[in-house]
Amino acid sequence: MSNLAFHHEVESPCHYRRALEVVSNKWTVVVFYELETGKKRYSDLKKQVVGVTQKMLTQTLRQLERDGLVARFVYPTVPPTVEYELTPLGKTLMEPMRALHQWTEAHYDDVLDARRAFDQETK
Amino acid sequence: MSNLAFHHEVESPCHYRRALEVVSNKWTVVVFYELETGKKRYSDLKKQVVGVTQKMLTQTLRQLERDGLVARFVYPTVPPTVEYELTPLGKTLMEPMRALHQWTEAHYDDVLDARRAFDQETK
DNA sequence: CAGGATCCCGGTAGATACTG
DNA sequence: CAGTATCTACCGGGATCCTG
Repeated sequence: MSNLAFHHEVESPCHYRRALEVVSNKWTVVVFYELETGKKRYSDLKKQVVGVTQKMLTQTLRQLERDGLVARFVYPTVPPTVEYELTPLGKTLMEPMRALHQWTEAHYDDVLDARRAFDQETK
Repeated sequence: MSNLAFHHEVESPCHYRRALEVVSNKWTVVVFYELETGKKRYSDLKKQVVGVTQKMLTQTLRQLERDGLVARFVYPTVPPTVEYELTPLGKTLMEPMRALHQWTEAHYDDVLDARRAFDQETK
């Protein structure tokens, strides 16, 4: 179980970071958005989330499950079928996530411009 | 300058993660919220942001500056005085950040409960 | 099919010491 | 005061191999 010892295992002293601790791992957001459209199988997630390894996908899903944001359904078939779905709690996170996403759509180019300008100056 | 090679140096293939790349470093959010109340000196930030080292504070501020979210003001005094302030672009990020923060206030206990329950089951 | 178990690398964060 | 420089430890993340 020591694989669950992610970097946010310990509760943050500053509550401003708590939401980010829930969400800020590399694959969490992508998986999260993938589940927004409904219940999905492990293999489908693996296909949709380009570049993710089995290890990281599993680890990410476990963490989301542990945090109560995602529910895991195992069906006793052969071969096994496992599906994942956002919980009601998980769905409440969609709104703030969308707010962040909209900010990105609106301002990410500004960030990129700022980076270029900064790198130009300090070169 | 190779210290600026943070993990989000390379543009993410998935735009859902971009906003988080801007914000999801360990100290970024804390510093950001600290600057919400106005322009502050380096030493004051150092005091307010409990646990941060000079290295990480400087690194975080540089990154925020590079992304155009924070402005840096150097005054030619002895000893030197440096102040940091949110830019207009930086201020536009406050709204989505606040949304995340409110989610935390409302639901973080649920997350903690879910974790306890999960750890209980899988023990 | 859906993972578990290992091995390994690179980078981030921390500690410490030094400086204009 | 506001950093820079260096060294080190740790761990996230990838690759690979194995399994009920």
